[in-house]
Amino acid sequence: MKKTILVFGLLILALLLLFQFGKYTIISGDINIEIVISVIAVVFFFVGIYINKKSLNTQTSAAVDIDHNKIKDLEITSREYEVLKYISEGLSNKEIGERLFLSESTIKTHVSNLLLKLNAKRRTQAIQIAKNLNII
Amino acid sequence: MKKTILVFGLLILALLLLFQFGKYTIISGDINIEIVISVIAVVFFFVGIYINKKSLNTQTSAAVDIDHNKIKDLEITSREYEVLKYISEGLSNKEIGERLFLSESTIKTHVSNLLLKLNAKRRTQAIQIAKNLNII
DNA sequence: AAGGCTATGGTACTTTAGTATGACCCTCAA
DNA sequence: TTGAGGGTCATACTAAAGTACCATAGCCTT
Repeated sequence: MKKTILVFGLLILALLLLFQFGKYTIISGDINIEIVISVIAVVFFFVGIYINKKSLNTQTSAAVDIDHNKIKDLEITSREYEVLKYISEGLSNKEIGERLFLSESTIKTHVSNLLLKLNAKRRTQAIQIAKNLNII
Repeated sequence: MKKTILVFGLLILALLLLFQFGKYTIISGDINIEIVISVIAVVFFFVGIYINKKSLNTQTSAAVDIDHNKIKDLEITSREYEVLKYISEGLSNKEIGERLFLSESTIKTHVSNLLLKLNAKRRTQAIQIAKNLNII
């Protein structure tokens, strides 16, 4: 945010300088008008590119955000969702249990429920389905 | 491609018109120089945004393209790669075998080799690693 | 307070996945 | 032609994954 304000401040400054420079050179007749206009055009062309790139970057980085409504629709509980995340990271049931301080049995129960809710036969298929639904 | 040429043609035309317009108005003294410069600045600002958006769009749509060099580096063969794709779609070894008209044993061999080459312990982990490497 | 839901786990079982090893065939380059 | 690499397949095994069923406990809600 602070950066944006700084950039805009500098921009306005540059614009004012250009005005003054434009007036001066034209009145004194040192440089012809085409060059001044060209410089301004090029500068603002790149300013446009820069501004646009910044706004698009922040947009694309958070582009595929999670569809929380879909998670609720599927009646996936928070515990199950945690397990789903770990599955998509390639962990085994035992490893997930260790990370959540739960027994492997409990993870198996959660996984079984997840597969039912996601209508998947295997955990690999669950990953694929979950990604298509934008819930992971 | 044709569109790009058209756009650039129109741009050059617009630029020339601006030059003429700029010279005329300044000589005749109808409009002051600030307004001319402002118009040019604004126009090229938006031209910059437009051009940038176009180039970024074509880039982001094909953004995550497959890193074929990485596949070669890892010495993943074409058959193994086919299997990898099916794994990421959530198929079982038996199902992959059916799709490729191979026995389950062969798929198991390919999967084992894949896990070694991708340095994964499980097929789910292989999916995760492969996605991070941009090879699927 | 009773019933429903979630979370937790255990046992017992079946099914997949994965490893190890060996074998055969084919192709292509040295 | 010989050897390396890729592809195919089998057997035998261990390890995960997944299913089914049951049980307990802690919640909210009615």
